[in-house]
Amino acid sequence: MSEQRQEGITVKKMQDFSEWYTQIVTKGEFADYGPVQGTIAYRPASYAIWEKIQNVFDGMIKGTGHRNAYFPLLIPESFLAKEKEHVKGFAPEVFWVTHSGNNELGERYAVRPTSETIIYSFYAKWVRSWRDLPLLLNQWCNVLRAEIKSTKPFIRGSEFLWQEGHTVHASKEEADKEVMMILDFYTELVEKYLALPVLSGFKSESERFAGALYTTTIEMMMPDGKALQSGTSHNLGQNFSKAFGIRFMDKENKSQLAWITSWGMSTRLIGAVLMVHGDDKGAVLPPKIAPVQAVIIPIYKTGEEKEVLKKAREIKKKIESSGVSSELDDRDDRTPGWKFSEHEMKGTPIRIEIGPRDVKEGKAVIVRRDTSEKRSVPDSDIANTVLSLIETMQKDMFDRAKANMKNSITETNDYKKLCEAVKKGGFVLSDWCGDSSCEIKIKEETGATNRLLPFKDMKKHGQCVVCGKNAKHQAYFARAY
RNA sequence: GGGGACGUACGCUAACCUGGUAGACUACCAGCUUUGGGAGCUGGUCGUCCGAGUUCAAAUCUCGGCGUCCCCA
Repeated sequence: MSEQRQEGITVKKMQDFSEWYTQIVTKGEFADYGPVQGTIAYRPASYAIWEKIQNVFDGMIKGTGHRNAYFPLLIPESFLAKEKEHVKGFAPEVFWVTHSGNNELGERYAVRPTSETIIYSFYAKWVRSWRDLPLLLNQWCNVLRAEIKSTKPFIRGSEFLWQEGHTVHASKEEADKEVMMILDFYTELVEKYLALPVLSGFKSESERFAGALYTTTIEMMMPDGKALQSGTSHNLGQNFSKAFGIRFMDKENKSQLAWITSWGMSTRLIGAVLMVHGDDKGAVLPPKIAPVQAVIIPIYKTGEEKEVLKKAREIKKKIESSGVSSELDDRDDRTPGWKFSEHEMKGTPIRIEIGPRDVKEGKAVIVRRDTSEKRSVPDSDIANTVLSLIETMQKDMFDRAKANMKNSITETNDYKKLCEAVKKGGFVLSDWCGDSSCEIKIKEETGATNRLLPFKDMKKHGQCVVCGKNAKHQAYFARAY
């Protein structure tokens, strides 16, 4: 281990959230700023979380017949331009490759901001018959989007890591099912593993994916009152099939345009975990996705190290055999207090302290990161205690986050109250007529956008919060990242 | 889209106004010592974003460039 020494977190989460987040990210060694604006190094502490997320999600999609693949990074400009809405939506944030070596290219290449166009150019070749369907592929990759304003590590950057699934189906109904199934996977991943509660629903017309028939989304609430879009699943209809010529012969020997879905979630989720669960001492990682669930810190004076380390190794073996990932922090150039602080910044869920006292008494001190609750446990109970703490912490973290999200929601059909609530931060749940002019007015006057139209719509609507006409939907408004 | 702050060692910062030996803390390296909440002592290594101008002399003044961060919409 060769971590640099760092100072602790010097600001309080609720006093200067932005500075707090920067310190959490850099001092917890999750990321470091790159030389180009909006780029970061994903350091091992954050990349390991990403690998956990990948494992969980891969399990879900592979279990339902999807396979992973990889497509080219560079997209010819002419490909990107084939679907009109799509290119209009993405063109402003594309990085262009204009040279190969010293020679200017005849046609410039886009560095993928998303891969619909390049992938569907292949699909046009691969899909011929109804027997080729459904085609269910996913790729894990990086994408680049030119972000000039307000970048934040993990939350918004010029380059990020994500997965993008692209599936082809014979009918709209099948595509609809796929879209909803994936959104359910996202919800399960985020709520069960990351302990982050979400709202789910449809995007309004103005917020949906460029080129999609409709977009579904999961959204969450950050502690500074801003919403965070955390995963989207789109039914692209036949728009891209038309543009790229993805057709198949059906069972009646008729040529049909295919139905396509795409869906993605990104390393943004790491940012959400840090923001929502972190506290004044540093990050707090949900046990289910923490790369190291328990850290063992030996405490000894010169001459005592042998028996203390022996016991520490035994305990490490014991809890690992019950399925807990652990680390023995046996560096002898750091004091115990220093190690406590460091692991608190990094968010390790459970700390086990073992000193001469514990050796003598046949016990160990176990501390949970989220509440700082400390208990002295007999050796025979250590493994069980750690296991049950993992479950309890995971549940408690979700429950706390869920309560916070619920508290952040203001329900009103009064425009003035909507404005006040937006200013304060959080979601505002209102009835909405469905006209984009009312969305625009809210955005211009408050900065809030329409985050989603909830699946669990009440169906009995009152008057639109803006224009007073009969409402067609419920909608959650909020300022967003 | 609008506004603000800034660029000196890994990091944070002083010297800048009033041009003249780049200094502190932290980190890093070596040794001694210490260890139940970021310990101490001694010694050591590393720095003025880029370009032009003014000047005997530029971290400092002028101009240009590049880049970063924050806030608001």
